[in-house]
Amino acid sequence: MFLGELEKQVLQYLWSSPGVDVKRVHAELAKQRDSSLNTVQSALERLFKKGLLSREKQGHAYLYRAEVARNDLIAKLIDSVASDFVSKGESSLIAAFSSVSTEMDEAQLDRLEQLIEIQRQQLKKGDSSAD
Amino acid sequence: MFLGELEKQVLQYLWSSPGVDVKRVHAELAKQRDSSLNTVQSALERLFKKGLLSREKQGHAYLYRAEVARNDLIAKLIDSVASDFVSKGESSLIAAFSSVSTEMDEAQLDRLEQLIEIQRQQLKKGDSSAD
DNA sequence: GTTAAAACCGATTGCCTGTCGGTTTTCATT
DNA sequence: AATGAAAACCGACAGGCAATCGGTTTTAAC
Repeated sequence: MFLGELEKQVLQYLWSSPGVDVKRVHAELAKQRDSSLNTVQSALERLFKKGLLSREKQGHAYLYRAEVARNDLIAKLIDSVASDFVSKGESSLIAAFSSVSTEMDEAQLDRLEQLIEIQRQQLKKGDSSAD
Repeated sequence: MFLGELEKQVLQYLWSSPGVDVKRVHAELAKQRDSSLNTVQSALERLFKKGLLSREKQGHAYLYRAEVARNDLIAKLIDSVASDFVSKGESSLIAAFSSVSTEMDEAQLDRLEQLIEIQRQQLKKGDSSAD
């Protein structure tokens, strides 16, 4: 999977403002880039076709919203670039960590460990209560 | 940055066998794909131009080797694909972890925590010894 | 039904990978 | 130095995809 620059900006905006029409997106993006309304329209449509956006009609226009959460998309993207270099059975995230860890500071390591702890709790809960 | 299929295969092979010539690479890749020698040559050259390979002449031919470690490349790729979605100071990996954590089992969590520990040691070392 | 708004279609450009054939360069050997 | 083989290099082309936007069709509000 690969996303172009415009597509990324569109997604970024939709995460912050779900349920907006092309005009709004275009107006907002005007701060960052100089694309015609039609160009933005095309990007929206491409993303919609890719399944990354949903839309519903209201009056004349469609209201778009991101169908995928930011973190999920990041995870997907990481997987798509890392998986080719990761042998089966290995988690691409873990491989990725080996790669990126050197750029992480203590605060980030703390944060990650915290998340791991939360996940451990989840696992425990699942162990005892689930069927 | 984006790498094509052939380029990935070439890199993969060069990590396992550094310092080989086009002929060798071509012969090896013949197991996976059916490209002409020239095609492989082009891929090598493109990767070289991208700075991902180095080469030195020996006799007629160049011997190629990967200039970037696997993990470093993964890190780069992750960066290129996720950076736009991640604000400064945030780690794309941590964002991704939020999404993937639910699929990780205890062994993987252990492994990850272990890697975190290693990284903490690295940070400490850097703290005290660096200028 | 008219009309304005928005969606949709199609064409074009630019970039990149993969694909090779053919030419030039290089180098070892005589 | 001449020559011939080996390899590098050049140039061209196909295919895919994002970005671009003009122009036409559809839609819905009044």
